[in-house]
Amino acid sequence: MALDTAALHPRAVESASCPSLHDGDLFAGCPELIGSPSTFARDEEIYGEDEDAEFVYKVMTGAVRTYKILGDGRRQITGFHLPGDLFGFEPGEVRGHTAEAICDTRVVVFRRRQIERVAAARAEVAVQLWGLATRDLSQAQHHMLLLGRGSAQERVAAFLLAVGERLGSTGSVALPMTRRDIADYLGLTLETVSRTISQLEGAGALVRAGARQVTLRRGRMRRLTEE
Amino acid sequence: MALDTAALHPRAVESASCPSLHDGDLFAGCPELIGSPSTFARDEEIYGEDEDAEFVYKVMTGAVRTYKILGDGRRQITGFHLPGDLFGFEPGEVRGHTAEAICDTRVVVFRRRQIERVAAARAEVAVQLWGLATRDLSQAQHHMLLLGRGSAQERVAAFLLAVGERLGSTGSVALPMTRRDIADYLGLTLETVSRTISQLEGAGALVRAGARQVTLRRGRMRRLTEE
DNA sequence: CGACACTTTGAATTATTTCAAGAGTGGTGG
DNA sequence: CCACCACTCTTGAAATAATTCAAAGTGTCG
Repeated sequence: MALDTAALHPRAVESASCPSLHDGDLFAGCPELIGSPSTFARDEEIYGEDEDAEFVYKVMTGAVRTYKILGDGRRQITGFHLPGDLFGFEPGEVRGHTAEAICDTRVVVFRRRQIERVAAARAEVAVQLWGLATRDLSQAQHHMLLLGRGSAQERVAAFLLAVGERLGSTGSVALPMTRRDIADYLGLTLETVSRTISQLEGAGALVRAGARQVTLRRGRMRRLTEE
Repeated sequence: MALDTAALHPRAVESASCPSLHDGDLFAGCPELIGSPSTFARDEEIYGEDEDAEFVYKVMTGAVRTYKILGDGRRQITGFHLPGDLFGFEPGEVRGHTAEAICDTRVVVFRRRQIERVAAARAEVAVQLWGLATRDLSQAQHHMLLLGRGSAQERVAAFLLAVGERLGSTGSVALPMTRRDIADYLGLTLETVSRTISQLEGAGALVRAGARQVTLRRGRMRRLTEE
């Protein structure tokens, strides 16, 4: 389900992120769907573009990036996948993305065919998968707004708020990804991300404690994106 | 299902756009799902952000834009919907977008609850809806690549090729949308879109016959996006 | 402790935007 | 049928946000 960067508020109230079931529990009621645990080291590839799309993954611990690459090396990260998220669904038989572990990561692996078989047999499972895809789509559309119309500051602020929402039980967030990863997710350069974080710190919207550890002042941060 | 801007080639061969069933036929085998025809005039609103998401629509003729708006008026069009496309699915009960007819448009309207009821009862319908959402998501991710990493020229070229694919049986394409619509879809300004189209014409990648009528030289156009 | 990878900051460059005029185009009514 | 009006589109010149190139700083791990 990836990151919901719903922090750049479209006009009015944003739809509060789904209160109940997190992707994860989806296969709980399916004893016929058993995933095998697997681990990937930092920067290890989980699957590559153009490979056969045989598996679907659920993140248990760690973090995953999925991205597309252009011929000259430009990279667009289309999603960060954090604990609880499912990733690896494709419309065809072939991977449209590459997936890599951002840090040491534990996942559970499901056979795509198996999921499809269960979905074809049990409507309520298919409906849930539909809902999952629809939510992912909705987030993707929100990210389009950010990429197409957000300033660097809005993009970075929205990103930090979204990660904070997912990873920061307290105010403090440990970012698993590098500046380059963030940049490639937000359609910026790593220098711009770095500069923007410095500005945000200057504006009192966050405090850095080492590059990967930030404490958010959510109120001020939001105010910066809203005007 | 909207536009597939798969023209900015990620590394290798792009997945040839789904050969068989176009969204449309989805409800053909569902006599219990009857849609009512309806028409909308140019620029008429079909639904608005924050409204109750009661209906789903299928475009018969014309074209529709769905978009999000920021407080200060910046607009991001997340999809153009052309004949055959279904639009209006939402993850929650509330609209996250506004939808408007781009030109005089005929649609068929379905009750969302009715679709959900059928999906809950018939797994094969739910699976198809899942597939539809997954394809839309995949396209959205491709559009992210364009928005995050494409130059103005790449964005416009990819857009024109995609529209041409959908609307141009011949080489000639009649664009239903304005330069501003295109700009808001591609994350550019209308001036940049106009200038870029002029450049593309200068490079021999297209010929204009009035602003809304272009003839594509697909080969040259593609070559421009690939380097 | 030193090496390496990542991050920050600075200065110059550039793609795109912004602001500002014109030039087409299409529709309506005299 | 033509003229005019409104709207869209094109083009130009100046401004700007972000990028690129470059160097120094920070932290981490053997």
